[in-house]
Amino acid sequence: MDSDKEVTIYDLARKLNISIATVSRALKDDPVVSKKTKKKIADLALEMGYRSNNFARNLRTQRTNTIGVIIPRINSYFMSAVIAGMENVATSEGYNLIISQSSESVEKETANAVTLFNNRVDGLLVSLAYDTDSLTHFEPFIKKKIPLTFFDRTVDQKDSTCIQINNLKAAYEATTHLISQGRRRIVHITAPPKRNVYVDRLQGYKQALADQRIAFRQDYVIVGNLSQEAGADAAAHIRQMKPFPDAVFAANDNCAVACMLALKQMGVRIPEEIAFVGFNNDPVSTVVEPNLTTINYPGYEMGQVAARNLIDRLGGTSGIRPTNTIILRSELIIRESSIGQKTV
Amino acid sequence: MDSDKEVTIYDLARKLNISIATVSRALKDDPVVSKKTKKKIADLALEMGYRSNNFARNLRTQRTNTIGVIIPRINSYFMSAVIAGMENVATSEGYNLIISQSSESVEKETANAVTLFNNRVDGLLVSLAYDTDSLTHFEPFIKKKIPLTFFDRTVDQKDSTCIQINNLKAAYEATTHLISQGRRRIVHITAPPKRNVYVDRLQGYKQALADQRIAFRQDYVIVGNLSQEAGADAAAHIRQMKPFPDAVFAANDNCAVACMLALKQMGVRIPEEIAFVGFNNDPVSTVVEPNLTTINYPGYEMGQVAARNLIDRLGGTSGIRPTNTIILRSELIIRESSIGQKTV
DNA sequence: TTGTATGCGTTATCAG
DNA sequence: CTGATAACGCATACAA
Repeated sequence: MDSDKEVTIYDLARKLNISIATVSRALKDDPVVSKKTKKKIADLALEMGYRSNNFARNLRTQRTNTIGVIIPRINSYFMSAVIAGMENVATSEGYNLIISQSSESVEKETANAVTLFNNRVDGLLVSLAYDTDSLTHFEPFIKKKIPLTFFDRTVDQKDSTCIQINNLKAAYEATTHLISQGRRRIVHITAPPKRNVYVDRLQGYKQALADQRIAFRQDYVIVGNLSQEAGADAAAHIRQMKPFPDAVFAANDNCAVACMLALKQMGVRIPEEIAFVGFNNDPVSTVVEPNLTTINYPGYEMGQVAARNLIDRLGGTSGIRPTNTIILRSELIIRESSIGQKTV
Repeated sequence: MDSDKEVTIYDLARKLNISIATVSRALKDDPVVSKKTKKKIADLALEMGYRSNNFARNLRTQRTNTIGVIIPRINSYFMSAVIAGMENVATSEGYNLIISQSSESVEKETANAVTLFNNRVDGLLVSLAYDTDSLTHFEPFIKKKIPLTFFDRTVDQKDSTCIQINNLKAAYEATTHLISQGRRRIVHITAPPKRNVYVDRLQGYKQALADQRIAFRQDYVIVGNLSQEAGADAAAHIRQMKPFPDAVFAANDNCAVACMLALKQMGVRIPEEIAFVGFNNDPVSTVVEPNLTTINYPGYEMGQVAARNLIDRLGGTSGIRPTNTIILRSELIIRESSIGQKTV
């Protein structure tokens, strides 16, 4: 017996003396086929080790059951949680995920888009690269009505859904919290305001200041790439500022932690001299001392919601109109890094 | 102009009054086609926005240019680095990755294997779930000669490659380092010895003790699931041990850090009273105070090597015989958590 | 409820 | 160097 040969519906049909059409329908659980023949076919399929050929089916149906994902980079705690969430629902719905990294470069993002387009993904989930400003590389998808969903780093775009948190509100809460602790000279560490997440956080920061009648100062905004190095650089910069700031609100935990460590190194006491709030609730926030106050950012859930929404749109089941935005809940988690009045 | 219709080789052929065979060959850059016609075809393809149909090609060639990946979970720093490395080489070689998580369960691992098998992946990259002991779910791949590569959590298996580090040596170095700092009562926190990584680390730990004529004590081996909770539990346990241990070698940084934090909470001084060495060089190891001595574990590189090796085998280019094992370099990184003699 | 026939877009085998 | 043609395995319109 040649177990190396794939068994096809032809084999099943021949063996049962029926047509391949019936076999095909039975395998799809088409209600038009009688229960009896269905059972016969299912049994034989199992026995002969039949597995359906996705290419043939895809070629026929023009669908792939595959979802493309483009993200800046996968190796951050947040992103890997997002991917885990997507994988979770995609797998359970019979979809596969093809994941590609833009490495924060528009060029790579464009190349990835082309690849995924050529792979005929049924839908696309995107978190934009840092400096992407044109969206022309997604136009082929839009033209072909391939559903496109942005998550986290989103952009307003007709015909596409956005999954995100309310960054403005989160930043507003973070800043207001610092003010409530008596802090007035609050520095904001962030990335250049090219992406919604940074624009909105800056906006929330500004609004909180304004609502408490604290003047916004442009020199209190430290712009970098939010890396650990950027955090250390920010620390060096902060050290020289006069008067010395009494709080920092960073747009990302990693950067906040690096900044904290560098300042501690210089002998600055946290939170006594300067309080800290980060963003993301990364695991490091509970390891650094003092533990970092931060915004809890539901990565896993965001991945699940993004995948679920896209799949619903693919099935045409979605009640949500394509152009909508889904806002996930986020919350301020207060830890020691920001508690208590200034003591210096 | 109906831009919604896909353009096929038929369209190109008709327009140029040549056969689809020639078009197909030209597109594949077959040397048998003349340079001139090749150029003509390439130009027209570009102009008409032709893109090749992978299903049709796959159906014909019985290949998918897709690699399946099964991992315990994606959302750890190490694993996401591995995936990033794989994505890097896979994309650059024209392969796609389908990633699935076993969530440390054999059942899900089996289900994932079935799915990937049905998706006709060209090859499979696997890091085994925690309690997998039978490999029957991979037999369909082996039977069909679909290359199978294990990485990190590997298993000896005829016809499949393993990519890993020398866990025994790394653990030996870690333990020897602790001993060189004057530590004698060294606790080892690990997972049940079902997977090579834990077996080998335990072995290295034992061997280092033996070589320094320190008696191995079974009650110094704390077994758990290496989670943060397990780390805290271990701390509670350690606290009660008499005499109090003077060092901990944990099989994973996350767990080590949680244990350190819990002990510090109890007022135990590190490294004065008890020294720590972890495993993985996770980012938290440079955030915890004191910074954690650890084994640098090349995740990104491991992903690259695994993908490269698999792709080479797919192309039949590999000089490496299928049954071989590739050992990546790892190294002990000494930080403050393990330096200095005991002072209590 | 079942069967027949066709096409999905390629690649590969021949024959020129 | 090029062309005609036959698969690849499945889904479906149409017929029975």
